[in-house]
Amino acid sequence: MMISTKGRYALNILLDLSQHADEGYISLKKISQRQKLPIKYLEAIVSVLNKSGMVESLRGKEGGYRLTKKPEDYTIGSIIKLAEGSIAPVSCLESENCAQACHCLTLPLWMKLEGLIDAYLESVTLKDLLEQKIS
Amino acid sequence: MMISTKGRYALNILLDLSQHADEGYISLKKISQRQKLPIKYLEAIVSVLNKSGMVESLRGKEGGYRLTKKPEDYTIGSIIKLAEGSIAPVSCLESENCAQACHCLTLPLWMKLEGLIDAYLESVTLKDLLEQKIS
DNA sequence: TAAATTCCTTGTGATATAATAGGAAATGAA
DNA sequence: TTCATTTCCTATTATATCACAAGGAATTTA
Repeated sequence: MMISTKGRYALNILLDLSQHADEGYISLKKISQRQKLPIKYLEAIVSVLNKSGMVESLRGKEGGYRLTKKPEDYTIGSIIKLAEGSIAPVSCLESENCAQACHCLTLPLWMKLEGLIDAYLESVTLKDLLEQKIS
Repeated sequence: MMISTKGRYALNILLDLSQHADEGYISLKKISQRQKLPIKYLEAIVSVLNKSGMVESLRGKEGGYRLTKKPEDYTIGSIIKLAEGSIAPVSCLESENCAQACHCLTLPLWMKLEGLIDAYLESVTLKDLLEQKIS
């Protein structure tokens, strides 16, 4: 599995915030209820989105989160990469460089596969999902 | 990670068998040494390849494994799907059907992504890898 | 002041990954 | 026939990741 609940829930959070963008700050409690996802887990996920500037937060009563950009300015690729850390389909494409990399028959395959996945996910935005504009 | 060592090692085994197809049955010991992979782990992986008919085996001295088809008749997709069980990039695409599937904004995205990955991996064969014909 | 909320650190059970261990059965060569 | 070699089969284990849960501090508005 390349995309776990971290990436999927991050997407759910941002889609929920998009759909309620006119209601000011939205609390995790509301998102948790609407999306039927555990609030304590969402806390950990939204923390990453917040630190990267994808959302902004307000503490205290009437607090919550809201988008910092328009839905069309969030690519699915950027969201997944942030929440998951990477979209590499195989571990040899990540940080630690494989010892046999220079004479590996399969490395070009994995690189092309990752490029394909990246290109597709970068071509789709939150707005496309909201408008159901997938194929 | 969508593709673990199971799929990668399965590919390594079949590539090694392809490169030594003229030497009769090849033992796991030799593959293990050449590819620098743990023999006991390779045993488990080749067992699946054997049961599905991708390779055939001979026990005893001078025994080992060999391909049942020509390298161009093995798609990378078929190998990975067999060794990994699936190439689904998200769990909601596998067996258990998601409860919210019917009104999920992201399902079409995952389906298209899986289709993309599948189409690419099915378009490449062992022969392509051996001849370094990637992009 | 009180309620609601984010923010922060830590723990935890389940599952998957990546093997290892030990031996039974089969096979060809000496 | 015997023996070394190899596949085949059933466990067991160690480590990491996933998917949360617990508890409380800090902040903000009503």
